[in-house]
Amino acid sequence: MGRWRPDARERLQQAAFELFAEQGFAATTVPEITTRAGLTTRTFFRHFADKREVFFADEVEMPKVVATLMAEAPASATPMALILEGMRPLVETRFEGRKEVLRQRRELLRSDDGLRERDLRKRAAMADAIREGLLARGLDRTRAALIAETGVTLVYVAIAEWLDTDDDRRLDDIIREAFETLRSELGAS
Amino acid sequence: MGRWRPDARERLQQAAFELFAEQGFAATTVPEITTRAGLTTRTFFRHFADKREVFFADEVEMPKVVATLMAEAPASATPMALILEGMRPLVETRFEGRKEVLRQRRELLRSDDGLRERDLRKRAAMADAIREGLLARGLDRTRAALIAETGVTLVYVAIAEWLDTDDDRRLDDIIREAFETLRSELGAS
DNA sequence: CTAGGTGATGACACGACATGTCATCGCGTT
DNA sequence: AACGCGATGACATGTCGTGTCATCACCTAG
Repeated sequence: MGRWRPDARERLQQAAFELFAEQGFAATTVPEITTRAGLTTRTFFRHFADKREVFFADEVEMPKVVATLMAEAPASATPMALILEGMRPLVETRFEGRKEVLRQRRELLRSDDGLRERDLRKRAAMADAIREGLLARGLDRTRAALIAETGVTLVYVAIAEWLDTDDDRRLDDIIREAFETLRSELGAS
Repeated sequence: MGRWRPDARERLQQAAFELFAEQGFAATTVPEITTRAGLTTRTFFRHFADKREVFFADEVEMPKVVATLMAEAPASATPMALILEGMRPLVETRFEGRKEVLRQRRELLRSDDGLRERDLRKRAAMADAIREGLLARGLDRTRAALIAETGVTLVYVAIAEWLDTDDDRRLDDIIREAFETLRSELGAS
């Protein structure tokens, strides 16, 4: 058994998700994960800051991706349009067509307070990345924060709606519907 | 030394904040807190679910307060107005005039990832309470979620702005300014 | 071809967090 | 005075997360 088998991180992630699915997040211990992956506990914590992080391993680069897309995008009509445009590729590649997988993921998320909490942090990280992007475009602090948070809210609320319903509306359309709903609700003039 | 001295929870909270101020959140252990309060470690966890919770002990009932205020309020012009109206007493009693204390609190919050994460959960709990209130008023799921989240965002962004600046604008006014900013920002499309 | 150098992993120890369980005590009720 | 209830103490335990040093594979220089 070769020490040094490659892809330690991926093996850990794989083993973790198998165990989470089999017995839940809380009931799965880190030693269980590392045993299945053929590694040691210490190595797990070299690849993931804590047990929760492995759950979000696939999504770590999402904030950077959005930030890059926003930075490269041409000047949009409005900051909010810029955000929604920057989100579109992510929505397309990571959400659309994966509804069932994402529903399973949400079930796991709902089963554990710690995971829910970490999910909020990931959401905040996304908002931060967007806020930085808006600051770089010259928006003032408060405006940038406001729009970034609102943009992320739109996407998350839309995702919830999308996962809750069984029709085949596209997530992208639901996001835009949410935008229109909020607009009219605020009485934007 | 009487077992049974009253106010165990308050003593724990007091001791905890003293120690957090003296040596930071992470460097403070639960046994340290309980020793100073004249109690045992086990008792700490009977009063607070975990070490982070004691930090937010003063704010646990805030979501319920807002929910009650919203439930008792007469029908407002708009749901968002209802939220901001429901927030006003809280803003008045827990924020206005306490800027320095709240700045200190924010410093502690910034010093620890775990605390920041828990703060996000408290924020989410507030949004949930508001969302329930809106649902009870007959709004549909998505609309209620959208407006509740946006309302909480307005308040939090405004608080940040308020704490960042040294002028003597009232927080309530900053919240309304933020509302107008968002309104115009979404409307301009 | 061999001697380092580098980087990832193993092995071990350890402190803190969090929880289960049962005993103990203060206090009010009857 | 006996009893019950609720809060606390005392003890044990499991998991998490980190510090530290040794070990091994691979690469590169000479």
